[in-house]
Amino acid sequence: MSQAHTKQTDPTQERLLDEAERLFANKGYDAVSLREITAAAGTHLAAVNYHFGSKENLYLEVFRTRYMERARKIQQPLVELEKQEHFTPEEVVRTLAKAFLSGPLTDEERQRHSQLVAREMGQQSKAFQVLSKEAMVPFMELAIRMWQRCLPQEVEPERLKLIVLSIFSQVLYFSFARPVVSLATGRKYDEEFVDQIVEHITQFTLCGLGGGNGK
Amino acid sequence: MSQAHTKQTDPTQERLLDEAERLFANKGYDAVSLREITAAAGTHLAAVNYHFGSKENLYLEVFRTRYMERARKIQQPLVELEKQEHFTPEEVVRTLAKAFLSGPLTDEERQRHSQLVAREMGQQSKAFQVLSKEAMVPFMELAIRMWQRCLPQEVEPERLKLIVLSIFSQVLYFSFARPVVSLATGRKYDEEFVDQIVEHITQFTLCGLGGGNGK
DNA sequence: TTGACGTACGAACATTTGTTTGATACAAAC
DNA sequence: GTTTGTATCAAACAAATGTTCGTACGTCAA
Repeated sequence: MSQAHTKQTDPTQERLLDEAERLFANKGYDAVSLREITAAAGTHLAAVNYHFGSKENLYLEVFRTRYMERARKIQQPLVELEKQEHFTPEEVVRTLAKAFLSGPLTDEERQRHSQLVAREMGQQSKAFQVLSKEAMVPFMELAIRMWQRCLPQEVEPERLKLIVLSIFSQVLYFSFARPVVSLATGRKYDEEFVDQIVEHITQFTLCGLGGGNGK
Repeated sequence: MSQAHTKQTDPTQERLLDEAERLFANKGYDAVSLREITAAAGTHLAAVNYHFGSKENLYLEVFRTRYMERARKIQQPLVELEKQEHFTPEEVVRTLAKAFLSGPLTDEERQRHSQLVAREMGQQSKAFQVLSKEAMVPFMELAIRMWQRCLPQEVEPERLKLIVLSIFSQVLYFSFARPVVSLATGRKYDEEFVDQIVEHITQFTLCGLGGGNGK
């Protein structure tokens, strides 16, 4: 019979979560078989149902642990910035963009992260609730809170929300749709190009924040 | 033996393409079975392999016909605008955003379209080539061409490409990530909200286009 | 009528899927 | 030493998958 989640770190569980996340992110939930995952994790098929009960539970656990752990890492730079006395809108945007595109994670982790999000947005399984309620919504609220503190003039929350969504859309797109971006620009995703993207998003957003009708 | 694509419109083929597209868009390639598709199309299992040869070929044919047909419809308003003597940057952006978000398609068609794109961007099957080479790249080139014609000052193509990608990211996101957007804003996707989104993207982009560092 | 051909359909195919079972090894507790 | 509980593993399970085969129905030409 399957055991409830031991808060301890079982090495087999860890390996299963690692490989499961990697494969789920790369190929999607339905395209990955438990045999593929367990083979990659160097264990046997029944281990999944022993440790997690089912394939779906393994998928959910990937979000509850691996995904959320990284989501917190991504938020961290912005949380730090909020503790400071003063900060500019430019700092907020750049910190946010950097956190996603060149932040504390490795490049592979970043790709996994955005792939998991993007897949879940189109799929809407139970993991979507974890993702939205525990990661996206709090992050959005944090960003909005910070802008309301540092923006020179008052901005209605309606518009602020749309702006935050526009930023998220860019960050997610430039990180998820790499093939399209590379194809369109002819650029590889090296450090220089990523810095350029961060700078582009920052400038692009700052202007959108500042002005009303800039025709 | 399977027959090559008859250019004629076979009613069974048509129904299969319709239902296949709907289900592929909603659930993803791997999550849909041929039995599900054929049942929805009111025919038998073997029909797919008879008319299209394989499941993968059916999927590709969805992109080659249904998808591309709509992609052309979406591009149409912008193509029309290009024929005119004069147009403003604002018109270009608004036309582009409108084409995707409230354009000539029905709401259901729009959702299918963006879902297919988003799935393919993360999946990268053979359909991605059709999608990028025949739909996205030409569309991007059209947009860039138009901006270079109507922008007051010269803008380097590098930056222009990034700007176009930023627009695409927003358009795709607001159309694909509806659950997130609704959850974040508390708004339903009614006509009023969509108009608001179009207006938001237009203004957001125009400012990003116009200014350098607008701190 | 006969033959040929394109289409439709049911049944079966071999794989692959997630899940379950039963047995084994190992460690700690009594 | 015995017991108890946990982790590991191979084997088998039923269900679902994409694909193939054989056949029947129709239409048009000879």
